[in-house]
Amino acid sequence: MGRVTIGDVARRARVSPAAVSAAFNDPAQLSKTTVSRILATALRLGYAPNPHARALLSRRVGVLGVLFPQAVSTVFANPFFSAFLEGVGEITDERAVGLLTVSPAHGSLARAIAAAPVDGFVIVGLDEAHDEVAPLRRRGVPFVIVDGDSEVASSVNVDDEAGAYQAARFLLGQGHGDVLVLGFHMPPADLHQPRGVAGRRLAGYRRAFAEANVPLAEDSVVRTPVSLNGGDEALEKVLSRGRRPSALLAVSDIMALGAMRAARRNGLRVPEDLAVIGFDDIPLATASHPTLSTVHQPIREKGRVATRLLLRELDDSGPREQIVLPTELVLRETTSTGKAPLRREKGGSYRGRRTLTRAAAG
Amino acid sequence: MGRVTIGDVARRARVSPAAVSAAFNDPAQLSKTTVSRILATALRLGYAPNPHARALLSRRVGVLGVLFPQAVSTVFANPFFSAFLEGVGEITDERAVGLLTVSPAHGSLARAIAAAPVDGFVIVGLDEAHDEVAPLRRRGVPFVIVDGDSEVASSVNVDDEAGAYQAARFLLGQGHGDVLVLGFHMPPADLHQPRGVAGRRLAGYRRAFAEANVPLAEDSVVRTPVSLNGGDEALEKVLSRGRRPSALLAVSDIMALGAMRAARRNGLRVPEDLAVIGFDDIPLATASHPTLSTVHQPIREKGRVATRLLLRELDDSGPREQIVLPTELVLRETTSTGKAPLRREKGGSYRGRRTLTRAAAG
DNA sequence: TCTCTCTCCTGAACCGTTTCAGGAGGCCAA
DNA sequence: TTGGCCTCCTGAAACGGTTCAGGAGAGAGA
Repeated sequence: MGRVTIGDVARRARVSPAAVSAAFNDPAQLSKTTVSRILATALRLGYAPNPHARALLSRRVGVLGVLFPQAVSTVFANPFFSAFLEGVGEITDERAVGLLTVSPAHGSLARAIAAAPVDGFVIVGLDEAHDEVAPLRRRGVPFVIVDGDSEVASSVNVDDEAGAYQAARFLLGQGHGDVLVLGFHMPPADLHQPRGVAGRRLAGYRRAFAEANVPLAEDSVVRTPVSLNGGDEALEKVLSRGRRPSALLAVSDIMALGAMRAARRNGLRVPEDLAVIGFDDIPLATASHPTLSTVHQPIREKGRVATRLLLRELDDSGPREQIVLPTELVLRETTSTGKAPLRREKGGSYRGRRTLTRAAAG
Repeated sequence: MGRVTIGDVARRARVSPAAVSAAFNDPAQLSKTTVSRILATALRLGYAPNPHARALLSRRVGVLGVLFPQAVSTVFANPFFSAFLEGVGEITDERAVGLLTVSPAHGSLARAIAAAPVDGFVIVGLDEAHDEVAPLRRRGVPFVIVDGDSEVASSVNVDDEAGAYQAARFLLGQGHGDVLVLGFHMPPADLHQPRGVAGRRLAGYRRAFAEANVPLAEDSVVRTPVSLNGGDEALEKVLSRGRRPSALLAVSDIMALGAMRAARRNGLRVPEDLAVIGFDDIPLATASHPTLSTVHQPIREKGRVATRLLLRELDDSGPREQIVLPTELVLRETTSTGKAPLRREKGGSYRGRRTLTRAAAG
């Protein structure tokens, strides 16, 4: 026995399938008694409209896809993404739409994209021009780019360069000579690409070093996965080679926290022996001990803004926007040496959520 | 101009739609030249089969739903769920299926369930008999229960009671007289229900107190949301009333970490002034300082097992199972007073992943 | 009584695929 | 030349809803 369909309900309620459909979607066009008879019958039979059939005709499933270029398991291991999804979730909850995480299926992002039953995508960490993203435009699937470049599509970024610059400048201003930089581990092909989050953050650090006339040696930049263990192992390796940096810049908080674990294990006190500045300001940055100095970016806000832009595009209401949110250096305990007073420095330029930077024709 | 459909490709390649379908799904039944002509045409037009249409007929969409009784934004704020989803993601990645988080839509879980374009559900924190869950069985939608009771469906639980018991017993054995318990905040209706994770953990604590002949006063059990702030505020409030517990049992690590933040702010040293034991053993438990003693449960494994059980059910391969995974008290720095040696105690009984506890007919 | 209007409902087309029986044509053996 | 068997392809019927033009019947007004 198959699932109960609209036809079953119609038969039992002695009406046409069209009437059943109407009872659910536009009860006004039916008499009250008929509607209640139909609904009662539907309830009794346990009928629920088939989402696929409904989507086929209406071209709406009520699901938003969040696209990551990494495996799902990697995504959820990263508190940054959790916080981002938290922001996305605030809006999808509000609008009662579903949230589908889309990741490469057996290595193929294209396949995963094609198979995803969604109305549109929030794309994280890929540029609009990326090979997997471009086909979406041709197919007319709406999307919003987060942490990536875009010309036509709406996008949300933060001012990574400025934030990184502030962080490095602060440490150099404290007189640190040997600063270790923990960068994103990435495929060799992308290593020297200046664009993207990784490139922008490193560029910010480099600008500060250049300005301070401090050389940043190639072996002072260690690339490592974005995880506790990534940061832990990276610092462990450096220490095991006998090097004793006095400060550490990490392109992500979770790396920084991992490195602090390694520091502690090796008898280094933070911040006395090793000053640390992370990036992102994940919720944990205030829960760690010592609390983590970091470059704040509005992660949840980013998720909210991106999702609102996508929904707006789905509704054809409002223009596309390229938005850049601000970053801000937040000094906490991992940089307080007693000498330097706690302070906050504005990093990025806030062009504002409502600021239309470049609008594109639909 | 609408999206490009199978008909467009067929026309341009001078074949029938059926041939295009075959080219994608069963190329063997077509000649090589025809297949390559069709695929080339499809590529040129940017054709991708419509997931809804495909799902309608094949009754498979390639998406698994993970159902939470809480808002999406709440879910992602909780590292426990992140770790669980990490486990789920390992399997869905492997099998190239999508992952849809399903949460109450405008307060109605039933509506969210009905609208979700998925092949089956992993249901977290709800019993099989729950009003929103029961209809799924009638509709023939496969599901697996996690952290909830089930008679017929497959389920995955951990031995909460035993883990909680071990934790409380350890603290009482250390001679702590004033132990504060941080429990789950929940709707009043569920408050005294003995079942469910919350009930089982509290029951474990209570058993240890009873055994040690130490009374557990009603105002020693504070119910608070599962979050850093929840734990922080709960302890803050207790301290502000002038009470100075010497030990703290939290039903979740994230609460425990929040409480430690409050303790530090109030000048209490952990573990010297306040011993702390959490629950779950989230990844952060080893990254906090001091590192968190806690009741370990295999969170990722739980996600993996549940997902495998669901996929197995979708494939009609293998029986249903009710699985209980073990818990284990893990002592780290938040309980080490110097007097007590570090040690590990087995908590739950491991009935094993492959152990068939109760099998139910399909 | 006839016509008009309004309410309530139905029939049929359609959304974009997949599936499957079967047709067209070529080739080979008898 | 006929029959049979392949290979390669097509036509049409699903899948389970929604939509929309229009029909039936009741009531009102002339």
